[in-house]
Amino acid sequence: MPAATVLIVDDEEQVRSAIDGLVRSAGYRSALYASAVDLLAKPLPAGVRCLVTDVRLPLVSGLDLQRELAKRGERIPILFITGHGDIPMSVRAMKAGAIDFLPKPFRDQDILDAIAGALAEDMRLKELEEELTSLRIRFESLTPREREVLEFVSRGLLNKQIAAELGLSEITVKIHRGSAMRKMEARTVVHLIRMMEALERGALQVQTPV
Amino acid sequence: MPAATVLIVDDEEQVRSAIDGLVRSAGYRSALYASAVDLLAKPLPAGVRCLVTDVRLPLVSGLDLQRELAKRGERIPILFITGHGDIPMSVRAMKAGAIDFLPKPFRDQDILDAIAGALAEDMRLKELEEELTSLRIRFESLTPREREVLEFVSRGLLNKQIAAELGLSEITVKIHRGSAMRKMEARTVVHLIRMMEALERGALQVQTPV
DNA sequence: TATACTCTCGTACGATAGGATAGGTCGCTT
DNA sequence: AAGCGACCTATCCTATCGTACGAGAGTATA
Repeated sequence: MPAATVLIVDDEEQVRSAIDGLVRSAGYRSALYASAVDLLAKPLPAGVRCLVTDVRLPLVSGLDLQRELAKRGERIPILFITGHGDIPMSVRAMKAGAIDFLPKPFRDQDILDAIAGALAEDMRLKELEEELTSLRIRFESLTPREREVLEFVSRGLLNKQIAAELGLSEITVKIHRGSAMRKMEARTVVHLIRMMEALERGALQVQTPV
Repeated sequence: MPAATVLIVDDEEQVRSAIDGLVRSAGYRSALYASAVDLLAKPLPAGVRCLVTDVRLPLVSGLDLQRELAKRGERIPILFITGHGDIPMSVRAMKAGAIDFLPKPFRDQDILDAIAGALAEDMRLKELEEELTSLRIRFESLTPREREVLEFVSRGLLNKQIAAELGLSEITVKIHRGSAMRKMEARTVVHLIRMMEALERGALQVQTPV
């Protein structure tokens, strides 16, 4: 497993290299960006990661960056730092899901603690996402009919009822249900229900951009 | 349904009455407290409600109050206002689940919007809580054995397996299972699973005090 | 054209679920 | 002592589930 990566966005070279040194000394890898645009230009590094950014940046602010990443579906824990921030700014960032918001000057340990927390959070969510992705892949492999049948199954309908609902014979429903269970690798109905709930919840748990 | 109540905590009489007037003009009921201790001394008003408090209070601060309410299991949306707050303070409050954090001076509309949001949130959570309470009451009405059996059922075990697990005959398991389903008012296994999941999740979704 | 996939339906069989009915033990309360 | 609730077990019966085996029809693709 590669080391965790800390993405650092700041328009001041001094700040970047200072945090860079701090982060490297803590054993993390780092990726430096002079602006939000730079960061958005290319795909983010893979693996466990978090983002440290100044709120006040030229052109595209840290908050704009947060919103843009959310819009792109890039889930990444964000840690804001700022020299001239105010309370409404911090509240807005936190509401949008920021991990922390540190006003300068801060102690080295403060930001390292926050980074450690952010990375731990990212790892936790990554595990959940992997689970969910695995589920989604399996769900995608279902035929439309199989998906339809599963929807009814997860609502607690009997095969007979599903058959009536879809205008099919009960046997056909059983067939679809059986092959769907195999494709989803669900041993029992209970297992299946949990999967379906995870799929539904996962789709809704997207971070709301503010 | 009685009107929503806004609890107002501030040590300055002027501030209290100002917000009180604002809140009343918006059609809400209000409850005024000169200190956090005052509020904690008696049970909170029932119904839909939210709390507006200054962060900086003598003896027990707004953040202390937030923590104390969480510790007591009193879930209530909190809206902080402050004249001399700083960013770390606001971040801490938001991390602990505050709805908003408004620095003075603020426009009347700002706080009214925040209050409306807080009350809407409280109403939403109250509905979920009612559902959960209803579930809990039914679950409490189960005998220990019935609860045990349901635990296994919700893990996807067959009656036969549950019987082996508990050292019972399969028939006995069926009996317990049946009466448990009746008491829980679950028509199908799927319905039951959803209930059990809600119970487990509900117990874990407590707001983490910071 | 041939192959593959999907959807459909049937019969048959074994396993499971769930209820009705009937019986018994144990411990606590009235 | 009697009653009650929790707990345990059994047999009988029915509905449902799950699968195996068999088979036809439509559609897309190589």
